[in-house]
Amino acid sequence: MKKVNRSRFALLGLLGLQPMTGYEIKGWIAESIGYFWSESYGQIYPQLKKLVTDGLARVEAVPDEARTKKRYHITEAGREALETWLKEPTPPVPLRLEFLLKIFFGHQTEVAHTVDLLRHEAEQAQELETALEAIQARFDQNCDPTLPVNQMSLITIDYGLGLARHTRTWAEASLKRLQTQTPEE
Amino acid sequence: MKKVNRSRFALLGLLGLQPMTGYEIKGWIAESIGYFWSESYGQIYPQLKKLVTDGLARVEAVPDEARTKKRYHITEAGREALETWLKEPTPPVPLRLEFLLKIFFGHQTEVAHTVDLLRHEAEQAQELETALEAIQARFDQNCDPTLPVNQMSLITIDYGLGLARHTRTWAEASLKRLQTQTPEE
DNA sequence: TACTTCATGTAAGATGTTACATGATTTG
DNA sequence: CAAATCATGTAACATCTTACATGAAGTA
Repeated sequence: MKKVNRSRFALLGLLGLQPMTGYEIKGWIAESIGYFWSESYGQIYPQLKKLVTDGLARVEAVPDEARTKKRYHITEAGREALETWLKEPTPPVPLRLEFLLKIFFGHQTEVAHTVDLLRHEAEQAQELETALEAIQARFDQNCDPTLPVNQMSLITIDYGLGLARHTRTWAEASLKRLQTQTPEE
Repeated sequence: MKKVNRSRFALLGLLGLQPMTGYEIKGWIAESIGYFWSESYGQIYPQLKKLVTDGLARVEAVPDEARTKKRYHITEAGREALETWLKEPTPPVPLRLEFLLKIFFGHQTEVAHTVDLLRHEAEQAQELETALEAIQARFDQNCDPTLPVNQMSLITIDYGLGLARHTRTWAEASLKRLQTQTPEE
């Protein structure tokens, strides 16, 4: 079972949407899929080079007053590699949810700490929820939901939104559960 | 912002429950928190050694017919380190959900592939759901839910179960959404 | 006899982040 | 004038998995 580089395909998929520079890729990720995917420059720039040497992308030099930007384009071979990856069933990714670990071990310290933890999780989830609701609303107003591009975006937003809501309601319910057992907050 | 080793605290937390050998730790994780945490031997054995040199655990040699097992115990310093970690708010872990990435890029290939992907996710979620329901039922029948240990276990199971249900219902709903747009399966 | 479980470990390599360097331009 | 944004990159480091080695004991 060989290891596949996931950054590689994230970049390839983005280049499949439109040609971009490394810097633009970073911004794009933050704005569109940041709630379920992240990349650092330490991955982006070396991987882009590698995509070029592997023939999956090509560079276009874009003169831009005193500097020259590098815009990357996906190649035909790149599209094929992307398709192959898209067709493969996704291997289950082992999760490592640190906050659950802390809760699981919570009885080894004062309840108050676990309570704080859960409150923190509820707040974070609430923030994400609000942010995703705004994004969803924008999609609903401005975009044709039958277009495949938008359809896929809406589906992934749906996932993120449901996850955030689940996390929030779970944290709130768990707080109550802990507090009925331990009256003083 | 220094990086903290998460394996380290996972091991420490387990040793806080009871003394264990490296091999037992691996099994314990698989049986109790495998649905949200994983460790490989490549992490476990070297980290256990490191815990000992750092004074957070100690080894007990357990003669066991022709072999000698190494059972690790948490130390007082270990308990303190664990407490400190449990008190710290958990830094947000950037997710990297590969299956969402594939769906997000889904419009760059035939819909059939995305449909397959969603079906696959729904199945996997269903399996996890069934497994966690069984575990939850066992807890409900045999354990005192007011004991902090069980309370925390039930809370984490709750999270996993909700996540699995969310993933399944989301995948099913998304399938329908895709299929109304594309009548032929 | 061959496979599985118990049991401990290491080496290689992949994956990934953080911190830094560099320098132009724009905005407050 | 300072800070933020644009833009590209690298080096060091941390983290983690996979594959392998070793060997005993039990089981099919």
